Amino acid sequence: MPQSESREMYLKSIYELSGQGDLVAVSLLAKRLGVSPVSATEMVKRLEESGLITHTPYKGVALNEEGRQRALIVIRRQRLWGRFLADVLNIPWSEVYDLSCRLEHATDTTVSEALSNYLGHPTICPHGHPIPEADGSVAEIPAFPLTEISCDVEVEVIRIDQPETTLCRYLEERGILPGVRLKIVDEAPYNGPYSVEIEGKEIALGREISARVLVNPIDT
Amino acid sequence: MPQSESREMYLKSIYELSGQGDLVAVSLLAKRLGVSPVSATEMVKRLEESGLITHTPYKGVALNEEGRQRALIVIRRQRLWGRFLADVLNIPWSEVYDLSCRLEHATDTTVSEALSNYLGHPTICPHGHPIPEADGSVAEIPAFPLTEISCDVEVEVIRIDQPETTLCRYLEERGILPGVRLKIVDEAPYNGPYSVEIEGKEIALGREISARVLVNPIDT
DNA sequence: TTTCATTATTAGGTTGACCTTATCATTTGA
DNA sequence: TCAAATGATAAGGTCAACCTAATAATGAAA
Repeated sequence: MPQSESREMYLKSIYELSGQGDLVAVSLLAKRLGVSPVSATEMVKRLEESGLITHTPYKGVALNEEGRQRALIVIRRQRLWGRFLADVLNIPWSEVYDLSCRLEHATDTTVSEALSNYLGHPTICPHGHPIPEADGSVAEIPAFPLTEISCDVEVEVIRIDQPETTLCRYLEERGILPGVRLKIVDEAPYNGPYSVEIEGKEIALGREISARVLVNPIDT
Repeated sequence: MPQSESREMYLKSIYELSGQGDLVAVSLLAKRLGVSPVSATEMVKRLEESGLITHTPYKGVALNEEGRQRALIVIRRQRLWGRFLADVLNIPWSEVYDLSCRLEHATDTTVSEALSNYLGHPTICPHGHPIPEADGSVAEIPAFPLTEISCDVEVEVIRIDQPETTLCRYLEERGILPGVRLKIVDEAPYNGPYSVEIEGKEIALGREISARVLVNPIDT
């Protein structure tokens, strides 16, 4: 059964939004995909009819096993392309995600497996996300949104959530990439920005952005 | 103006079918794309409204300058991907065309130029077709269908016309690839197959297939 | 020149993926 | 507990790209 590009995007988004298997609100899905809630509901119905997801009204949707496998295949392809674009074609880090998102739908198993092989079977994408294995297993790396970290705790950037170009251009300019170390030194009141110390410099970082920077405290 | 995948396929097909600028019959276009003549006519109308082609009723369609440029961009992308799949990922020669045809529509200039650069700006694709330059120029290599060659003339295979997987699998098995030398040794009557001598072996090759093997006599 | 095959056009239909507007159902929090 | 916010459903519409069936126009060849 070939998935349309649209269906693939829904499956991928549900996976990405569901964290450790929570239900995903249809409205959230709609927002992520930039469609109206009604459209998302329609598609949810279709995907449910195809046996890929389950929809619990007023609660949300969840992938079932088949849907999860399909989502992981799409994600694997995107992240492999991400590595290729970044490492082989030297395309700027901030643009990789959006570009790989287009390629993922035009790729079949022959190509993605040859690509993985060529790249030496990488395990994480340029934005710090694990690349699912061909057999559908994933090693999720635990990490916390920067918003959940206290002042003066030194952390390492693990990954960027939903690393689309606009966000990444901003982060790239400020040197916030996976592997980098930083520390919140001050927290403005009324949901104001954080002051973050990175590579000796101090920068301001808004809450919304900080929530998409996933980090882990450094154990010394 | 972003072209849909479908529009890109029409432009590409018109280019490929028009040889040295002949008009392309809408019915031929429909056959190539596997759609009904009515559907092809509809799309032709739309493309004409967009100012990409001109349609002379009862004669055929032709790309205008803008349409030609767009077609060449698509073809460039496909052939670059073709080289990548064949040379870098080592995907079987016969499968390259169909796979690259999917990737071509998911590629923007950033990626295609980085790819060309990475590949060292190749000038021909794995099936022997020239890769149009980024500026829209093409060096068409003259060649003749094998059907137009007389018996006992030694020729070199230059390229395969419309090298989709089914055809290429057949040719690959028989060693008929660009660069290979062969000779028609016998021609069965009533449009029967040719007997072709290749690498010491003799094989039978039907007319329809032979018409898609483009060759040049070897001048000794 | 007339007939026949090809080509074009018209009408009407389908499907997927969207949309808005409106109404109905449920959950949640004040 | 009850009203407001959120979520679901229904009705009706758009658009691109396809389809079939039927009819009209043209060109090529006998």
